[in-house]
Amino acid sequence: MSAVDRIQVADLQAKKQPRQARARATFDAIVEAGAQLLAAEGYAAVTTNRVAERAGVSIGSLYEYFPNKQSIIASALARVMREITAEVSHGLREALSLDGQPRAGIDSWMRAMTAALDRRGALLRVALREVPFLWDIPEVRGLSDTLQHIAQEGRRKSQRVVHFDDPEASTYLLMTMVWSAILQTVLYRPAHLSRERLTQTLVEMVLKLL
Amino acid sequence: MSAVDRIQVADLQAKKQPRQARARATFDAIVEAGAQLLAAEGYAAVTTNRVAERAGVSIGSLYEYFPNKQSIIASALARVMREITAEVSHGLREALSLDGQPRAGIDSWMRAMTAALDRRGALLRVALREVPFLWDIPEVRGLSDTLQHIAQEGRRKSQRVVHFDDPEASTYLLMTMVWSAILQTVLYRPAHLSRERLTQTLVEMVLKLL
DNA sequence: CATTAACCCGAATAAAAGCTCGGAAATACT
DNA sequence: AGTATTTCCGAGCTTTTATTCGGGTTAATG
Repeated sequence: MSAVDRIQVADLQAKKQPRQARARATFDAIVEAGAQLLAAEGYAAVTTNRVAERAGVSIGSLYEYFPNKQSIIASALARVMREITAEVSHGLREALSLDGQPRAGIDSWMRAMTAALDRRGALLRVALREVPFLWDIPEVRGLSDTLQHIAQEGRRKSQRVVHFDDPEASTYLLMTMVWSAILQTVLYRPAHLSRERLTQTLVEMVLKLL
Repeated sequence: MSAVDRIQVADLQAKKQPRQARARATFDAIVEAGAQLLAAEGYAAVTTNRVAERAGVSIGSLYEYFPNKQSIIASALARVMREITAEVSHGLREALSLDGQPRAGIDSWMRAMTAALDRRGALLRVALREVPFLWDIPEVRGLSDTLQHIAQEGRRKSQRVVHFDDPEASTYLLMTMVWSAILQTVLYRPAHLSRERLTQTLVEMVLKLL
């Protein structure tokens, strides 16, 4: 680990873009290997040599494209965050298309979020628990911001949403609570309660707050 | 870091109990130094030599009481969790004593939780984001379980709490959501919204769900 | 075909950090 | 006081791991 404490955002970016097709493959293989190792064995298990090995690439090639170990992990996580952002946004659009039926809309969106997170459970668990520079990755901050923007925009557009003293604060809290609850249940699997039950109940609760 | 991946719970416990008073002081100084370093500089900054140095103790003495680095951090975090558990439980008892007034009770308890977490914000931030074996620490699991027990017990005792299809699931979710929301706002400090506003709004939302 | 540029390789380097061990010093016990 | 036990010490061993670098290989270019 060492004195890798204060990390600059610049250090988290890839060093060089591949120009040829085979280089592109090398680059992708490295990112993919990093993601797999991280998800399967945790942050401490991600060493540059193991990443290179699993990617079927030499350690030298790895450093051709990435300035350091962190940038590999950051690239992998950035990719995942872009995917999740896309899926969640798409899920919202689909939910909004069910305009007349609030219950169906909420239900649809909750399930989209749950699915997006669940599909990447192992990786997210490690990322959230162990990666020290997680919140220095622009795409990670971006996802949080996106969620809040979506929520606040939804509030402004729809008159019927959230009638509390402070609309902005309550919208912030509602989004935070829903997102956290989903994350929590996806990552920590409560023993006695089925996920389906939890999803249904969550929908009920959200409806009651709107 | 090395191959410290699969950690046994036994490895997280102190090796030996101090018998003399000066030894007790040494032990405590080590735990305290670990906590301070962790909170101030993050997990990667906690090296055994630095802990010993900050504790004013030699590295040899450190290994007299702790079998490895993780056990120092685990001891520090276990202590904090016990403190938080105590404060939150105490806060609940105080809230319950305000029996007739649900709003005052909820408000009081929310504030107790917020205060308990806020006071240890820096340490908790690092613990939750960076400590790989956090959830292997019995006291950490204990806090989660305690919260759920408190919530479920409260539901059973009080008839007026949570009327949804599935009482157990909704109670689980409510507790999870509230705790997450407080943790989130304490750790991530949303820019535009004051903490006071958020607390008030959270109380309103909880009341609406009960 | 010649030349340049991009890409790939992996042994070796160097630094960091966890932990050991032999023995000295302080404290308790009788 | 004399002995046993507990505590403390810190230089150094060992292992791990990120990163470099000199040189070879493949692909683009003219």
